Amino acid sequence: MITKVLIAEDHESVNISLQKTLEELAITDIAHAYYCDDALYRITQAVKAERSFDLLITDLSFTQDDHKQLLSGGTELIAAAREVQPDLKILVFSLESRQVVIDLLYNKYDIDGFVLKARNDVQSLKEAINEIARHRRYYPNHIRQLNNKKNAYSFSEFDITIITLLAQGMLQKDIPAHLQRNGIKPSGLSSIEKRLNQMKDALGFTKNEQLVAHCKDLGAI
Amino acid sequence: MITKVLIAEDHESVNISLQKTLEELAITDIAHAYYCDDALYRITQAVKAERSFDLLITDLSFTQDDHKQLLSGGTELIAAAREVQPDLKILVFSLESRQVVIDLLYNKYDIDGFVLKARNDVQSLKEAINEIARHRRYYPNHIRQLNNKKNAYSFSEFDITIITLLAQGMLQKDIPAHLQRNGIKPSGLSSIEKRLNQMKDALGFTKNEQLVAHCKDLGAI
DNA sequence: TCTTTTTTTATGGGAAACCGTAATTAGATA
DNA sequence: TATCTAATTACGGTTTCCCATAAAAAAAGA
Repeated sequence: MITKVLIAEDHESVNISLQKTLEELAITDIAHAYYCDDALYRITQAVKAERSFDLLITDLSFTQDDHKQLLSGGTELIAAAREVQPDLKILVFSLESRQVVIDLLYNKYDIDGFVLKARNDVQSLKEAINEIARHRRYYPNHIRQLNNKKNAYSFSEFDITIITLLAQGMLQKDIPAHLQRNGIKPSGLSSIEKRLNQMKDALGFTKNEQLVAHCKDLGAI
Repeated sequence: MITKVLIAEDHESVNISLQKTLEELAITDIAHAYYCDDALYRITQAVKAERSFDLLITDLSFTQDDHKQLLSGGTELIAAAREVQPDLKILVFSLESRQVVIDLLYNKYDIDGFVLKARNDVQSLKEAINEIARHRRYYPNHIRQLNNKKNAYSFSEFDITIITLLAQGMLQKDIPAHLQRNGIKPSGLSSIEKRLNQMKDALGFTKNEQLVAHCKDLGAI
């Protein structure tokens, strides 16, 4: 049963609809946060007071303004919230439509549901919340159809690390040292080369620049 | 005085808040459109019936789905609406934050107001509607401050061509031949290297991968 | 424990990219 | 046309990347 909900969403306009939607589901114990840091603070305080939230509904992207934030966005908020309260249900409500990004949320951050901001989003929200209340995950089918993955190569975290470093300007030959410093293995130069070759092979690419461009398109980096 | 308003917005969640906001301004004659074509149809019908709208509040980007549309988005809707009813007031409510795009709306399409979907958007909406009701334009100052371009390097067409080719996997050494085939000059390998170095220098980069990533972020390629 | 298999790392030769400099070409001017 | 200037191209040395192969280490199996 879901009775106490925290909404983390910077758009006032969306925030209002979320509140209304929850009320239509007879959920009245609602807190709002317009900043990620504030959201985390409320979660922490609620846990301390032993009045923790049942559900967090959060956006992914938050506009930056004068208020400097420790948490840069919804993804970081989710990770931090999971630390504080592992059993917190999390529903992401976002414009993000890229398959990889959404899958990462489910697989790495173990979210309970995702609703795309779109035409029927309010209806989807209600369905999602009802599913989550029954301790079931909500994964809308239409999201699967969004990205008909033709070149579906599934990047590992290691892959993304390498490509990110390249995209940041690190020389290939300097990557092994960096990986060792961060305790990532394998870290040998040959392993990096091998991985890069496998990725390029799978995608029919020949150059690292293509990998960077492709990952940017996917939103993987 | 604004009494009759059409909302063109595909997100149900936003639509609801807009309705609520209008009601708080004592505007109750509200119509909704979830598609651009439908919005234009309603405007046209209202004009014919001599019960035209006072104000159109519209988003810019509309998600495509099965319903094929003639109008591809808010900008086209605005242009078409102006044809049908030149005196219609138009308020754009969008996530678009690029200065050039917003200015184009004011200058070319002569919109009456623009409100960015953001933290205080509901408050801004009310201000905007009040201003427009007094036949004044609403141009929020903070939009001017949005794009403090720090790394504003202005890419030439030649720059973009080179980076695009790299991002497509062409070897640097093969680019001269390609440029010659397409009648682009300069085409010498040294000229390409020089250009790449200038770009990297200006942006503080060291590798081509960074250029590709940066241009992807900008949407330049 | 000892093999077998797999993964990771090391090495060296060749290709591409990088970088400074020199030669060439194109354009402008008198 | 001759001269000057600026832009483009060519060239050579060095670094980095690429790729095949071998060595070493780790994991799995008997």
